[in-house]
Amino acid sequence: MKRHQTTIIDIARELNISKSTVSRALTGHPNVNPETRKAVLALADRMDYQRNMLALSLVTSRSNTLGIIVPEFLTSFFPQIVIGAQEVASKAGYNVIVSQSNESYETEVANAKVMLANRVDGVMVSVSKESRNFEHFKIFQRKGIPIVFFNRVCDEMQVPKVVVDDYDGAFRAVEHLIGTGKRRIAHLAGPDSLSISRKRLQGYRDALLKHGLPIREELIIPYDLSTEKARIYVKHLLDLPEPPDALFSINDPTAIEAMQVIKARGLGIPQDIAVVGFSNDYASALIEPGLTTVAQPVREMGKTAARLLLDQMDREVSDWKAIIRTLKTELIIRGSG
Amino acid sequence: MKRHQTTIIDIARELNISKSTVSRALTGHPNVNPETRKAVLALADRMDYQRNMLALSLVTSRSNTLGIIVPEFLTSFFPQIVIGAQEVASKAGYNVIVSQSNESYETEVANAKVMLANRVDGVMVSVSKESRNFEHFKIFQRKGIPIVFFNRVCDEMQVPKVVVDDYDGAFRAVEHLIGTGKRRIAHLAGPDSLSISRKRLQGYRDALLKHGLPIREELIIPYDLSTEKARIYVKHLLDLPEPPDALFSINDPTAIEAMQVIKARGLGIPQDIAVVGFSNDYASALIEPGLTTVAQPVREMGKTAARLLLDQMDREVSDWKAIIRTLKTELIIRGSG
DNA sequence: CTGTTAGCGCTTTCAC
DNA sequence: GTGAAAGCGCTAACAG
Repeated sequence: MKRHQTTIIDIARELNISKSTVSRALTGHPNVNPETRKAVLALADRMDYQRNMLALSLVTSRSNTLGIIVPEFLTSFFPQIVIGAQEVASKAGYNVIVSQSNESYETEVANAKVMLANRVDGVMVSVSKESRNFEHFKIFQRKGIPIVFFNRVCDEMQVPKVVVDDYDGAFRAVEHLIGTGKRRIAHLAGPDSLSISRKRLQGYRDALLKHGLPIREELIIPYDLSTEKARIYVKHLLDLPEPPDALFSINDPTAIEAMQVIKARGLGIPQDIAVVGFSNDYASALIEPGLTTVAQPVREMGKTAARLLLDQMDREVSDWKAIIRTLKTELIIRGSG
Repeated sequence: MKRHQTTIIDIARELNISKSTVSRALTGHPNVNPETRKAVLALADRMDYQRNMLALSLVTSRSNTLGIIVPEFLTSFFPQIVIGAQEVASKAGYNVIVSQSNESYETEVANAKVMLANRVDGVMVSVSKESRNFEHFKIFQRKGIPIVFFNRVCDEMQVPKVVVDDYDGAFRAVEHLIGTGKRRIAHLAGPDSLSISRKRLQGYRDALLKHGLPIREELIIPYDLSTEKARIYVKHLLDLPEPPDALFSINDPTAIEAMQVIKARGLGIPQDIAVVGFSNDYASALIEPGLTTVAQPVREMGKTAARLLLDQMDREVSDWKAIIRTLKTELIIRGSG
């Protein structure tokens, strides 16, 4: 079958008028005879007419589409970001196209190309844990397509960013642990390539420092954010001659994984080992004991990033400000620490 | 700034050749002088050239894009569907555009229009819990654009569908509860508009029937899938003069919610009340006790739906088969029932 | 092997 | 108030 979609030409022919008039009627142009407009609208509806955005984009050279590039889709974090961003975007008349890189640098590069090829009007991204080269994102900058980073940002690019106060969140989390009497606090840290890793680590260090506790390098374990590795390192920590009495994890999934390991060993949480996470994932309130964690305003972050993007879009490139919006975290104290 | 993206014309001009030649070189057409091709490719790279898919789509009248319409993005279910679908799609050279309706019929209609306007080559959908009218999806059928439903399907449309064996899953779940000695088994059911609700309910009924247990209508509670309502109804069940000794929930989030309520009452799970869910969400293995649940092959479902879509795409409309692919579920027995 | 031409569906001057 | 014509970036015959 010929998959012919109805076009303004079909409508024009049917009504014996020109396609320009149809176009004007459809887009709400003032100079159209009300009669004509009514007829056009009615027929368009009857023929299931849908304006071809691809053609529109071609002539206006704007696609009315925002791109979102995220590293994964397994935790509730990024889907929630998408919800927030979509809300803002659609209110402004924009569509959203999402792609996830599965934490793979290769895929991330491919995704960026797809966004470019589809002529998104702007793109918001959180980088994969593998990414150390950011050429594929600099292309956007060169082309004058607004880009904003959120959560996992790219330090070397001077563009708007949305983050939470990772340093402060970590600092307060660790300070809280110290306040409950913990002294040997371990930290499962993220890969050094991610700035969130570095900032949370710094918060951890400074909290210990402030309270006169020694920083024991053997208790600081950077890993690749995979739950398998997390499991291994937690076991390693427990096997230490002097095991930690608390564990601050860079994220909730790992903290939860750690709790499983600790419970399996028959150790008590938080008496033997307290556990604190970061993000306040959906599952964190459900497990036993509840996970103490640093909550991030996730949906708000998605909204903010989208707004920042829309802001940049109407500006001259030269006006772009490398604004950094820092959202506040909140320490949620539950049973685990 | 003029946001001029480099086009094949720019390249052609620079190289003093025609744009057709550039086009051919870029797309790998055989009839191109190797020298010329090399020059084109090199320059294209240097100029950050990205083929304009919008223009391409316009001429080929295919966008190489699949649409996915889902009702929500809060549980891990739909994001995982997206992961699966994206994997299949991108292997076949297709992009994916996702939109979530937030369980709102209005938004779902709007999303369908967007897909249409963006000329997706096919669309896979799971309907919102509010949807009773499916005109917005029938448009796809009329236009000859492949559509496949998954999970929450539309019964009145003769198109391919991917589901799990809801009836069987529910049946076995309830039979399992009966096997553990439970006799007053309540069912938190979904809205009657969704076929998954009806099928799971039927599985529940038939299991009771088979084992000679009475079907007590007061223990069957259809609700709107919101956790707030779930909470209210669970309390109501517990307050019954003869409360149930087991609860089979249409999904995991509700089952988990129910467990919270039950625990808060100081009742034992599963001794006083056993709980069984449906889906095997991420959190279900983490809570205490672990939730017994009917696992669905989620990612597989996403892949299957995408494959079905690609299949239909090369066919004549008349060839479409209203295939129903039924994937198998697996009862995962944990501590809750 | 390469250039020319037409056209995908739409908006937008520019006339009338 | 309406039509004719140009053009967005690209591919696909059709000639050479």
